[in-house]
Amino acid sequence: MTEPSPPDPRRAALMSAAADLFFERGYAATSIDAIIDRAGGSKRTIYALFGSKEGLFEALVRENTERMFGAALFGGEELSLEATLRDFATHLLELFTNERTVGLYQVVVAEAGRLPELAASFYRLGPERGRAWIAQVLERAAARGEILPCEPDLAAGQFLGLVRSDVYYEIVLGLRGPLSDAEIRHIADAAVDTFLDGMRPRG
Amino acid sequence: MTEPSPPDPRRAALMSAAADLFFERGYAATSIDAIIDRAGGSKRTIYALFGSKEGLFEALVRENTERMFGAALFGGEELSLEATLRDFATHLLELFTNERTVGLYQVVVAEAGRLPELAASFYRLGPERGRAWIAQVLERAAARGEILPCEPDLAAGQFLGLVRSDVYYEIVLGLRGPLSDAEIRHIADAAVDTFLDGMRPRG
DNA sequence: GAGGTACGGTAATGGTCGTTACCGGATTTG
DNA sequence: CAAATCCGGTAACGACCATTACCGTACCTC
Repeated sequence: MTEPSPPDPRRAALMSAAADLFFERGYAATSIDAIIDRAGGSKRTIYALFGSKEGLFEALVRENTERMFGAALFGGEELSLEATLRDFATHLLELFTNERTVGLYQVVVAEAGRLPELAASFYRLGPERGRAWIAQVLERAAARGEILPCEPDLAAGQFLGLVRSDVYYEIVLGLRGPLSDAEIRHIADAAVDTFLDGMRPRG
Repeated sequence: MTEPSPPDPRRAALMSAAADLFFERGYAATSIDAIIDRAGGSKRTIYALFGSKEGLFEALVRENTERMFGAALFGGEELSLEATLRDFATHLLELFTNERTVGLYQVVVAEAGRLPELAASFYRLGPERGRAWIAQVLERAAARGEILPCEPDLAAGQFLGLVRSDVYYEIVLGLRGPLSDAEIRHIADAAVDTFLDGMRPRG
């Protein structure tokens, strides 16, 4: 799909400018002229490299998804279950609440109706990898008896939701800025505690 | 804010057509002409009633948010904690995975950058009411010793995330259609079980 | 050093769309 | 019944914008 193209500075500048604008203002509100004003170069270059505005947008989404989510987040060697979950929750929150990642998600949601395959490939290249990994982690933990038997995929989805909690919902709506490290740690720890032990008093 | 206007069939027809189009195709991709084609009437009526395309959009979002989320979902008299949570989870999933609600959310997210106050009022009039109610329920349960002491707001956010889990994320991206009643029950029950007791074996 | 190619800048084209103006008929009002 | 108001339909206006064409220059090749 992506040829191992030699690094092209014009292409990189376009991508960077396009990311700034598309992620901040959305697809429709971003004009080709605005991208050129920011990146320099000329429109011919965009059409030579990407064919159309939509082509640029799709390339942008795909490459950013891979770059953001590909960063070796998922699948390190396993520590204890609890430590693994804590690690994952922290990294997940860092990633998901990052301004760029939020912008990417917002614009993919906004265009999901018009470009369903793009939304699907975003999910597959991005969030689904984390989900699949956690499902595996949980499945192995269940086999070892460290957690109750469960449907690993359902449980993984629960854990993701628990970590994102309502904070992510607010962030996506633009109601909260990015989280501090302390907030991230607090939410991640609370999520792992609840996921493993629940809120009901033991014993 | 909203005068108790007498029911105006032209206004209602416009609202309904606008909802179909805005929620399905988004703000920019919906033209005034398309709304008129579907609703009948003339553009003059839109500009007389709403002033502009954006005015129509804002009225649409506000009224639909109130209508969808106002439906006495939150705050019924309390059963047992567990039954209350199960009820709430089921209703929340029914509401959030409903096609209309998803469309509303998508378009609010898409325009959140351009219309931040609209996104804020959507959250306040809608999801926040459920969150505040659950926080109260949890606070009382903690006072009774039925659950561990907790920060009620944090715990409420966790519960919401746990119920939405990853399924909602997928639905918002358009990757899944609405859920069947059986799926809703399954996910809601699993969420309550995990929230109360966690995944770790007891004893 | 000559010829050609690549590229940035700018203008032109064609279409869409929000908004406003105009027209004719229907309905209401005195 | 006459006058005025309302409203649907259509056209006009102006702006924006994706896309393409054109032009001049700089660099690269031979």
